[in-house]
Amino acid sequence: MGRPPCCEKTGVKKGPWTPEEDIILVSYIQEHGPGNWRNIPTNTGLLRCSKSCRLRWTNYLRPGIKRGNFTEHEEKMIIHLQALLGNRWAAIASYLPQRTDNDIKNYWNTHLKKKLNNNKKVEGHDDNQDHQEGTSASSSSSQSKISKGQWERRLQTDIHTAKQALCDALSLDTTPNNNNNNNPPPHDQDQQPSSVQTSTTTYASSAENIAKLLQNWMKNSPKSTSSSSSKITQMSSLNNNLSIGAVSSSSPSEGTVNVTPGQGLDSLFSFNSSNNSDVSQSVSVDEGGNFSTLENNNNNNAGIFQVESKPNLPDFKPKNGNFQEESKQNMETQQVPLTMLEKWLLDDANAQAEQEDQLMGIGMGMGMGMTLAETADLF
DNA sequence: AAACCTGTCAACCGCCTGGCT
DNA sequence: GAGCCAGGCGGTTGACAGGTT
Repeated sequence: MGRPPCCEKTGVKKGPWTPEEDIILVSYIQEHGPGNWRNIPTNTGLLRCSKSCRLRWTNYLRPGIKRGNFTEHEEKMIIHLQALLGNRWAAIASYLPQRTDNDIKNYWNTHLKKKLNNNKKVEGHDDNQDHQEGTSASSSSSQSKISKGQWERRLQTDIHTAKQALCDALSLDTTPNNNNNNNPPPHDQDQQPSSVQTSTTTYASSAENIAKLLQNWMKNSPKSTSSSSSKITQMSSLNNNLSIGAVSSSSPSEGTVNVTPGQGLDSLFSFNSSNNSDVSQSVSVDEGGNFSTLENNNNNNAGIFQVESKPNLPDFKPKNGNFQEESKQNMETQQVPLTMLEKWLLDDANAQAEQEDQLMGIGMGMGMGMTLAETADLF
């Protein structure tokens, strides 16, 4: 009974990915671009399910992924988008540049849910919490008990409440808490130099992830290398294709590290060996594919690189160009809706009357069969 | 020091959707 | 239109790390 597995159970490896596997996957995707996941295990020799490959890529290896602590802004965005969209993590992720749906989901489940529950306890019972907490399913089940008119009105109220809260959240970012500046759009935050970002936010590009993994792998390599010399040979050949980048420390005393693409892994390791210093470095990837540190501060986050990655990493551009196109598309889909959302919110603050009309339109749209999510997509 | 508890997050599972034949 | 398939999504699990007793 049930659906057959997406791939043969036998001979499929499960569990955490090794750096070797990561490299093989990245190299293959660099060559062929993402997609055709089903072919990847057979073409690369990876003993992984195609889904596993896709997940590993989208959640971890894909360039431009931001990892580490969520900013206050992101947190509020998640809370309010969750109120708007329910547990549609992929949709929510589309509004949060460089965050994966899995990351957001995990963050919600581990941090925000708890936080909201605590707030709920403090504030006592709050009707709005039904919307904050409820998934679209739960709210729809309660909605099914009320008349359509009530449902629409309640939906409008929900949207209005969420909008208001989201507007508040966004405006928070423009308060002195944010150090700067001229009401930067939230998505611009990721484009700010690290010097204006909160020091607690740690960024990591996929290259950095891989580099870190490679470093760990090297530490443990005596075991793994001896057991898999063929893999090493394979990796060595991959080495020439894998353009994660190599490092030439142009001015170590200033903490500046420039990374030149395509020089192989050895240099990459030396790059990471600089982690041993007490200097925490922010690394950016410029449009020419060069890495460079953005900032050198004296906190003691030894071994942690704060990386600002920019979306179009030429290093990872596949020969067929799909990847760059995808990155571009990602940025478009990530930024444009966000900008529109903000614009909508800001307009909202200035034009309450128009907003009512808009909401009525939304409500009517809903009444005409649009889902809440579809309506949200209009934003 | 050891056992236990708790939090985090990468990865898996199974269902759903949309495209193709 | 039906069936198949690949990819996408959300819920859940389990390994691991760190904290507490």
